[in-house]
Amino acid sequence: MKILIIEDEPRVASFIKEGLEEKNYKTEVAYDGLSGEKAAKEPGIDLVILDLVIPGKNGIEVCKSIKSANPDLPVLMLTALGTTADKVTGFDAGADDYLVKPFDFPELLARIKSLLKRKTHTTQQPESLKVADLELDLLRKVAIRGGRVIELTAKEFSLLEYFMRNKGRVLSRVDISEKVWEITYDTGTNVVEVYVNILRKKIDRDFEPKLIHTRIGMGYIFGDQQ
Amino acid sequence: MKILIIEDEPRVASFIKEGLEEKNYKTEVAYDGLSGEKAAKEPGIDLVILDLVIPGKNGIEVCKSIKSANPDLPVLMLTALGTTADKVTGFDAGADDYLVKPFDFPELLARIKSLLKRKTHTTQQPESLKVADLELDLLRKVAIRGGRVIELTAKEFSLLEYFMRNKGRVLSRVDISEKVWEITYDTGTNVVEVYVNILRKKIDRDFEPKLIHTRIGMGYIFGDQQ
DNA sequence: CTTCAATTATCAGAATTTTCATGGGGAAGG
DNA sequence: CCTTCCCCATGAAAATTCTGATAATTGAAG
Repeated sequence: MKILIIEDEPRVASFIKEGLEEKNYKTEVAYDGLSGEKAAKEPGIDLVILDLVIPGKNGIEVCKSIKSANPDLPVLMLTALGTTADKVTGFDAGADDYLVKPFDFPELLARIKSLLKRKTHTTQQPESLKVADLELDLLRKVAIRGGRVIELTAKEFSLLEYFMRNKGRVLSRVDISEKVWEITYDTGTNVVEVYVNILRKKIDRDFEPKLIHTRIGMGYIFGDQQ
Repeated sequence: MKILIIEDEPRVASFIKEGLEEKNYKTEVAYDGLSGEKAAKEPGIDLVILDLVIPGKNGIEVCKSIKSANPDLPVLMLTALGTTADKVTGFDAGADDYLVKPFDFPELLARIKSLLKRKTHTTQQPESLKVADLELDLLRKVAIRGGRVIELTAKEFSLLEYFMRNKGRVLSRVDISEKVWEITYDTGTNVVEVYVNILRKKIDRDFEPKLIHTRIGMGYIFGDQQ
């Protein structure tokens, strides 16, 4: 779990940073609004701790920007201003929680845990995806099945990830080519079939149960049932 | 949106209740732990405001019980105890947020909005159609009746979906062939009859009540009555 | 109550569509 | 220059969809 801290006061920033790293969270620090906003849009960030008063760009603005780009990324607002009006403004900007300085570190930690728990519980963005006995390592970009590591090319990985994130529902060729190839599907190509075929050889050929199923006239469905 | 308030102090309870109702939330109040726990398990509750100190059963216990029965139901803890230790305990019990008395109503409202927004954002409605004991899973593209999964081809699915979306009204062959086959009905074909026949074998043959009914000279009507 | 025409149900293949599997050419990157 | 990856093209195989013929049912008239 990686947490981005957007805070201009070095003492506060390092206080949080060290406390979190002691609890085995990865951290990243940004000292102003613009660089923080940019950092928040990088992949791999699981939560943002955002000070309301920072140089460069207002914390409220940064929060709105983060939330419009990625609504599922939890933002915990942090500020010395403790009046109700400020809190309401913070929530309206999309913040998921609000903490007033000075605060005790255990409370910060508890609120972070709550936000992350909710996140993994609802929008599950783990480091790997699992379906039946197949695991897709999102960091190493490889698949693992039956104890064997299966290397994947970029397109193969992308297709398998799309399948696994949408297990249990029929995906049409149009869906697949739009999401994985970002093309408008025209009947003149059969890339989807070719790559499904390649994936089958890699992850289904030597294993049971089969995970990629054809639904003729509809598309494909991924999963261990049926 | 309906909010359950578990709070023993009548003044606080009615203060929250009236404030929320002014904002067009429906409310329900329970004055002790046991009745609150029971009320939280009724369907229709979207959020619980839970006082930590209540008679009958400890707030922490009630919270754990609610969360084990329905992890997606947001719980906002409310208490006069403002120490960090208490907050951590509350979060550990599964509370999604924590507010210390005395509080300003706008802040409570802001926190409630935040929790509800998250809920509606994540809990997506399952896409399926139901008529009598027949269910059509629009994601998996299969029918389910009497606990049995019934596989369908593309045309069969399309026809059944059209029937189910228009249950209780007579559909002529012209309607059906235009919507399902996207052809202008000419009397030289009997595809509709053929496919109705196939569907009947799959979803009606082994079950009661019958759902596909012929209206001679008019077309077909779908539903459990007549 | 029977007969008859119109309508609907059923069935077996034929026709069509859809999918699988494979080889090869071109582009990208070391 | 060589390897890897991506996509197109092709034909075979499989499944679905449709046709056309025949059987069954319905409703009305005799």
